Amino acid sequence: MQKKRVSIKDIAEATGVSHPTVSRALRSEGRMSDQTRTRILDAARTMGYTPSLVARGLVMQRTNTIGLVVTNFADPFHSEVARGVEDEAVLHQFSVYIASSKVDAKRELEVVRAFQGRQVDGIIVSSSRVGDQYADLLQETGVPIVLVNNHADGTNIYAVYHDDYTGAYTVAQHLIDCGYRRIAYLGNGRAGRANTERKRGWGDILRRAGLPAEVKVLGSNGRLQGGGAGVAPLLDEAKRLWNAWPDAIMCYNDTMAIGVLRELHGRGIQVPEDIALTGYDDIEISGYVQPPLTTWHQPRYELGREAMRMVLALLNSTDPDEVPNVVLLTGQLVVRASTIKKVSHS
Amino acid sequence: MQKKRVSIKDIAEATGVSHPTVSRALRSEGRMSDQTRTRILDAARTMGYTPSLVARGLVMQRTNTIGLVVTNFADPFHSEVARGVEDEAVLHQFSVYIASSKVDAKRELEVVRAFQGRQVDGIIVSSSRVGDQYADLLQETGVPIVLVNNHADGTNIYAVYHDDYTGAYTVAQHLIDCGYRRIAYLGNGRAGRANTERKRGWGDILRRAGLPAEVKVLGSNGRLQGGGAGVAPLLDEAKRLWNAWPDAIMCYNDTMAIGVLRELHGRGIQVPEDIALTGYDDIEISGYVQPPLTTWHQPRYELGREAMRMVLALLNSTDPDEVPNVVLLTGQLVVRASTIKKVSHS
DNA sequence: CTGTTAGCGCCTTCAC
DNA sequence: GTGAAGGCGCTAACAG
Repeated sequence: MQKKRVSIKDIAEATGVSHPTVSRALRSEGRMSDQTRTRILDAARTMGYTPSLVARGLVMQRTNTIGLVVTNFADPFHSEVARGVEDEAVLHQFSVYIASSKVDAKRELEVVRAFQGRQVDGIIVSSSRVGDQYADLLQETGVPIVLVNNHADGTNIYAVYHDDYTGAYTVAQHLIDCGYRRIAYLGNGRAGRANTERKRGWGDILRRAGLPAEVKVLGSNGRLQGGGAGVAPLLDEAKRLWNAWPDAIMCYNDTMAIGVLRELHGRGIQVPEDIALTGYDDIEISGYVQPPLTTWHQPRYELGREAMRMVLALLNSTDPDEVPNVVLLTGQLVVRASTIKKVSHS
Repeated sequence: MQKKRVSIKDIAEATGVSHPTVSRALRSEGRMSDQTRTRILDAARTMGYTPSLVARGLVMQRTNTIGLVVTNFADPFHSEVARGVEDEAVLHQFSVYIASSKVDAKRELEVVRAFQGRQVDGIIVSSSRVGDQYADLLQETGVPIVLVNNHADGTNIYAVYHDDYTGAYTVAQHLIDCGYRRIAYLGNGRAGRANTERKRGWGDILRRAGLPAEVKVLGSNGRLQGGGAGVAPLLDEAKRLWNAWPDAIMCYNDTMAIGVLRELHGRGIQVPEDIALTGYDDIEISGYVQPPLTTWHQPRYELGREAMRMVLALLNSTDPDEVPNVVLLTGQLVVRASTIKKVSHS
C-alpha cells in the first residue's frame, strides 16, 4: 500500500549533490549558486517531494503542531473557538490536533497527555474542567497550556477569559430596565466558574436594584435538553417563593434558552408577553428562533485566536514571564424580541 | 522553556540496561525477567517518561494519525461526523488532525497536502468539493483518502455516502401524502452532488404523482442566511408559474429551513397552515424551533465512524482491493409539526 | 533473555 | 558554496 516517499537523499542522488545541500536549497538557507538551487527545486517538484514534518519535528524538537481540547464538537461555542484557533494557526504553518474531553476531567487529562506524547508545541483547552492542575504539568513538560474560559478555579496559568460577570450583569440590567421585576436564573450545573460568575452578576445587579435574587435553578447540562428540563423546577420554585411565575428567565447560554423556549411554548406561555427570556453567547441560531433571543455576544472566535496567539508568544519568547498570562475579552449586549414586548397601539 | 524530555536512553542509563531493552519492556514485547521489567517500568514512571510518538512515527512510517477535513467547523453536520471519526479513532489510539477547507477547492487540496507532509496514515474529507481528483493523489502517495458525502462526481475512490436520493424521495412522498400539491424545492448552490441527488428525488416523486416539479431555486449557501434569502425568489417563481404560492417548501437542509422559517414568519406566513416546510439532516435544533421541523434523519455520526473504519481497514489490509470502497448508509424520516396541520375539531 | 548495530528523514555543526 | 559526520528518539535486525 505505502509507496516509498521521496526523501532529500533521493533528490541529492538525482541531482548529484549531497543531502544537506538539498536541505538548504529547499529551505532557501545559505547562499548557493542559483543554478544548483533551481536544479534541486525542479527535481524536487518533478519527483513529487513532500518534506517529512515528522523527521523535521524529531530533529528540531518543534513540530509546529498544537493540540486543541474541546468538551464537545457539537457545541457552537467551541466550534467558533476552534475556528479562531485554526485561522491563527494556519497563518503560522501550525497544524491542529483536536480531541474532545466529553466534559470529563479524567478524559481531559488523558487527552492532554496524548498530545504531549505527540510532542505538540502547545495545548489549548476550551472550557477546561481541570484548570489549575495544569500549572504542574506546565512545570514538568514546559509545553505551554493555554485555557479558554477555564471553568475551574485558580489563576496561576495561561488563560484567555471572557468577562462573564460583566456580561451577566449587563443582561440582568437590561431586563430590569425593561421593567421586569421577578427575574429568575437558570444555570448550568456542569459549567463551574462560568456559571458561578454569571450567577453572581445576575445576583449583584438584582440586589442592587432592590429586587429578589432568590429563584435560581441549576440545569443538568448546558444543552437544549438541560434547558427544557429546567423549566419545571424553576416555575415551581418561583411559585413557592413568590406565589407567582417569574416575569423573566435569564439562561446560562443560548442553547439552554432555546430549550426553555420550546418548553414554554408547549405550556402555552408566551415569550416575552408572559415571560421574557435571555440567552448568552450569541450563537448564530439565536437570531433565528421565534422570538429571536436577547443575548450577550461572547467573542468566541476572538477567544480562540487570542489563545493561539498566546501559545505562539510563549513559544517565541525566551522569557515566558514577559508574556502576559491572562487576556480578558469582553462582549456586547444584543437586544432582540425575546425581552421586548410589542408596543400596543391602543 | 522546553524542558529536556526523558528518553529511553535516560531510563536505560538509570537502570543499567540498554535502550532496546527499555523499549521492549515498555512495549511488553519479548520475554524478559520480571524483575528487570518492573525495574524499568518503575523508573519510567518515576522519571516521568512519555514516549515520543514522533520518533516512533519516523521509524515505523506509521504515525497513528489521520487528517480530517471539514468545510466548516460550525456546521452541525460536520461536528457530528467529526464526533464519529474521533470516537472510532481513539479506540485505535489514533490522533486526529483537523482543518477546514472553507468550501474552497483550492484550500481543500492545500490542507490535504499539509496532512501528507505530516505523514498522516489516512485522510477523511467531509463534503469534499474536489472528489475524484483524489484518485490520483491516492495513487501517488498511497495514503488512503476516504470521502464522506462527496459533493463532486466520480466514484473511483473510497467513500462513505448517505443515500440522498431516497431521503429526498421519501420526504417528498410524505408531503404528497399529507395532501400538499404545490411543492417547491430550495436547494443549496454550493452543495454539488448532494443537492443534485436531493433535487432529483424530489422531482422524480412529484412527476410520478402527476405533480409539477417546476419551482426550484438554488440558495447561495447552505446556511441560515442562504435559506432566508432564498424565500423571495422562490415565492416569486411560484407566483410566476402557478400564480399561487407553494403550499410546501422542501429545503436542502435543516439550517436553511430554519432560515426560511424566520423569513416566512417575518412575512406573516404561517407554517404549516399557509406553507408546510421540511428540512434535511435532523440536526438537534430542528426539533426545538417553532414549529419543529419535519426532516430526514441523516446518520451523521455513523458516517464519521464508518469513514474511520474504512481508513483502518485500508491500513490493515494487505490487499486494498478486498476492502469495500463504498459504504452507503440510509436515514429515516422524522415527522414533526412543520408538515402536519393541526386537526380542526369543528 | 539482553546488548550491538543500524537506520527512519531531516537539520546542524564543522571542515573543505 | 558544498560535503561529511553526528544525532534527534525510537524500533528492528541480528548477535551473543
